[in-house]
Amino acid sequence: MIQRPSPSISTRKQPKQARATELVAAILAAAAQVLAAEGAQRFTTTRVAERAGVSVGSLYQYFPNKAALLFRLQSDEWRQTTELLCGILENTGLSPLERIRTLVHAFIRSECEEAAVRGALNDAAPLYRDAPEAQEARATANRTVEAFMRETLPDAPGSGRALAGELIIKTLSTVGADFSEKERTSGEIEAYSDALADMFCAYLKSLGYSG
Amino acid sequence: MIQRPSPSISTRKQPKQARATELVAAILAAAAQVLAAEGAQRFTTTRVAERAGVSVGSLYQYFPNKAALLFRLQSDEWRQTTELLCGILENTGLSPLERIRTLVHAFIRSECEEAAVRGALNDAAPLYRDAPEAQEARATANRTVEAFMRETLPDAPGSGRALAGELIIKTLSTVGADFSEKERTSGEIEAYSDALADMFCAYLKSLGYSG
DNA sequence: TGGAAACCTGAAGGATTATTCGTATTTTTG
DNA sequence: CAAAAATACGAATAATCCTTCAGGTTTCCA
Repeated sequence: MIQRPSPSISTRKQPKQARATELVAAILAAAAQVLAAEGAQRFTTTRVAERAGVSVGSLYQYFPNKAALLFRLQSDEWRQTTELLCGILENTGLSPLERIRTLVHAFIRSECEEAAVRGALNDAAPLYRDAPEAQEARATANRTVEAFMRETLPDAPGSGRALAGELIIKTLSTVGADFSEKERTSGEIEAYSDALADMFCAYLKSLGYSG
Repeated sequence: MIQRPSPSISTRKQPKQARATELVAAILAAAAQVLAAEGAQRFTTTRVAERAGVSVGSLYQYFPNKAALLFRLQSDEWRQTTELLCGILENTGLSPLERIRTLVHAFIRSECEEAAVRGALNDAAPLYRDAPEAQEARATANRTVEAFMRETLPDAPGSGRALAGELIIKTLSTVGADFSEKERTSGEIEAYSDALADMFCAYLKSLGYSG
């Protein structure tokens, strides 16, 4: 405990930390597969462990319960999506309306990838939605939106601007989730994204934004 | 079997048919209560029967299984909503855009009533969504929308018009469902409905409708 | 190398639930 | 009124699932 020797390269099978993260990754991958293949209804810890090639007990060493596993999956998706959208919003080379259009297309495309996992995750939402972290995630998302709207509609009064931003982002996420529930061709995706972007842009213009 | 005696008024407790419909009504009411009070997760046939004051066995005499009970609840709500919206759409005293605005307000208000039941019903959707009747219900709804859009945007090409109609109706229903998940003040409801209607009207105008 | 710590295992416990079916009760019929 | 038919009852069935834990295995460190 007192002396910490220089960390020599272990000749044994696996270094400790690496194995742990590897296992977590395997479990998460298996969880996504089970979700996609069997649906939220048949998503069980046993099935996930089986698919990951570990025992249920091991699963419970890394996740306190089933809900935590599901929330982790959802959380990772949220992070991924947030990064995607923030990257677009921060691209000052495009006008705000152009950015919105780009953002809509990127988001819808993203929703349609792994649609099965996302849909099942949605079905399972009741199991993790009351977790304390969920509200923080929402708050973060809202702050991002409000910041963007402040830039897009600098003259609108705060309340109207916030409402418009909330409405647009809610529309995008809920309609996107619904749209991706069926399998879609890339043509359908483009057409739908364009229509959504048209609607948002028309709305923003009607609110006084002229760009 | 051959001779059917004149149906004299039974002096016994209840006429046969009336009792059946009464029981079904009691079960449906109890189901809604359980859904609202306990959530989709704890919605069980036993609890519903208990609350309705009948035995589980009786419940299974009127509904083949749990999913059928849930679908019946959802189906009744759909019918109710459809009637509400059709009544508004057919009111030729208002211009199409005014009708849309009225419709949005009515729909959001309606969604916010019994929000607990609707939310739980949504959570339980995986259990009944694959029922054969669900697709027919959707098809009917789409036909109504397409008819209205044909009137609102007589000049737009068919595909664009259909897409716009689909988008508006999907937005209304998904965003409305999300909005009603929290408890709302009537002020919030009005503001949100107005914003939604503004967005739809701006979109329709940008598509060439000038009303 | 040897013992301790960390990790893995998977059978079993403890709960919950949808649905059935033999019996009891009520209603109808003759 | 009595037998038959319909209905109601609810304990038992069969299935599923989350989670734990006693014991075996691997890794670590001196």
